[in-house]
Amino acid sequence: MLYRQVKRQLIQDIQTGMAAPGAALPNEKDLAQRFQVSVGTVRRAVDELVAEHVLLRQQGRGTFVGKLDRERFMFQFFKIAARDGQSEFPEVRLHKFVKSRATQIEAQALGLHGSQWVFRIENVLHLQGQPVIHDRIAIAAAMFPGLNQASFTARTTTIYGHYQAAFGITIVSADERVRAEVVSPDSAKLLQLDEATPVLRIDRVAHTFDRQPAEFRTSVVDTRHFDYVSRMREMA
Amino acid sequence: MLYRQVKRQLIQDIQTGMAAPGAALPNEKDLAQRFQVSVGTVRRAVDELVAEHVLLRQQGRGTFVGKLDRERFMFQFFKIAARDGQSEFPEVRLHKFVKSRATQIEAQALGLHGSQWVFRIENVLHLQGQPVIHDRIAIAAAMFPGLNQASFTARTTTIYGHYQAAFGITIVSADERVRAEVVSPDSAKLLQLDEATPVLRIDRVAHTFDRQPAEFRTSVVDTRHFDYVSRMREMA
DNA sequence: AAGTGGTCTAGACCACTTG
DNA sequence: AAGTGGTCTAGACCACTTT
Repeated sequence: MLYRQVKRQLIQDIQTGMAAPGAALPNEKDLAQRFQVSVGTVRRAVDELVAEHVLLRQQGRGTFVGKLDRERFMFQFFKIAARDGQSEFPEVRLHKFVKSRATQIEAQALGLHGSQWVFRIENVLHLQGQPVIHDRIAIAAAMFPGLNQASFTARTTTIYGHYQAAFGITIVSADERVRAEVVSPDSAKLLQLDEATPVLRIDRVAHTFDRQPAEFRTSVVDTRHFDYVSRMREMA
Repeated sequence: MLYRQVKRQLIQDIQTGMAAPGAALPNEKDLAQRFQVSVGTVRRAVDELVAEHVLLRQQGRGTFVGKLDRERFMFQFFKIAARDGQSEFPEVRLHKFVKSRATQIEAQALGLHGSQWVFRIENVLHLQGQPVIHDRIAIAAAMFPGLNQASFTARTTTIYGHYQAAFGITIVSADERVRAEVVSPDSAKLLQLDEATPVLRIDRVAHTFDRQPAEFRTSVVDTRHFDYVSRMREMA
């Protein structure tokens, strides 16, 4: 399991900022020498990180640390698509930004002990000019020190890209639970829906490396014109 | 891309029945000799098929053709779990079995030209003793020659296991589109729901090798006590 | 031309299962 | 003890990108 140790090391390089998002890694021969293993072993470690979209290889150019930009967010974490299959980057409008105590549900989802402080952020996402998704995000304040509404709003990338660029937290996976509900009054207002409309509700826990929970998000989706799409391939 | 050709060959062995579900493959050295490649190349081909759950490796024992039994169906294709996370194999009750002309939607989903014959099967799935899921399945009659209600009902495995054992069709992946709807009258009756209840509707196209569509299924789920769970990991 | 990743080979040695 | 898959090595050669 030598390659596992190499993988660990590479992850650590990313977490400590030694390898920044977008930057190139040393070439495989150099990495092999640094870790005192063969190139094949380095390749195996990198193979897995590429499969997880943490690293990105380009033949002839090099290997790069993956950035959580729009492209990657869209195909890895954004699963809402128009009925005809068209997928479009949503326009995000901030609706609320507060710091408060975690509810029991949030604390459990985020793996917090007791009632820690959390940032609670609400967004309305527009697709094709219409409000379609109402997001409620909760993240542990201790994990994102110094986050505030101004810097959050001023970000030039995705929310996950901001976690990564500003706090060194890379989201690599997420678990979701989906169900149908009658829309709540506040979501109905934001999504301009009638009271009794059925909506999709998605509870997502997003993780950084080692399955550590980093964000808890509940999304309410108006699925009159959009679907939640899921591809079942390998399911590792 | 030598290993791709090896992979193709192995898939063909499964499709032609030369390698039957549950049976052992020749060992890697023999396969390498048969294909005139190195063991490493065989391993790479097998690696991918193992990741796709088509093959199953057991150290010290051998490599086996994957069977679509309950265990595999549950963790790869059955995504409905109780609110508390418990996952349970559903009790399946046949509700309807007919042969008729494909609708336009079915024909498109199954990649049929014109209005071919399809088997249309409806099931009600029970969890914890309660009816929770109403499935409507459509499969091309030409792809499942000789299928009839008696043999379908008499199967001793999962539906996908039956496709595999009786017709040599292995389901390897599926695409799903999920949305919230008001329950239809017929589903409401089968699931014992009130008229205006919101339910989850899942449209699934299941594929065999090479992304060839083999089954189109619409599931209506009562999500008062159960969720649709999705894990976002690698997303190849 | 030089440097990068991509594929394939050949073989050593280890871990596990079976008889 | 024999046979299987699992890991690691060392190196050849190819495909692609950059200078």
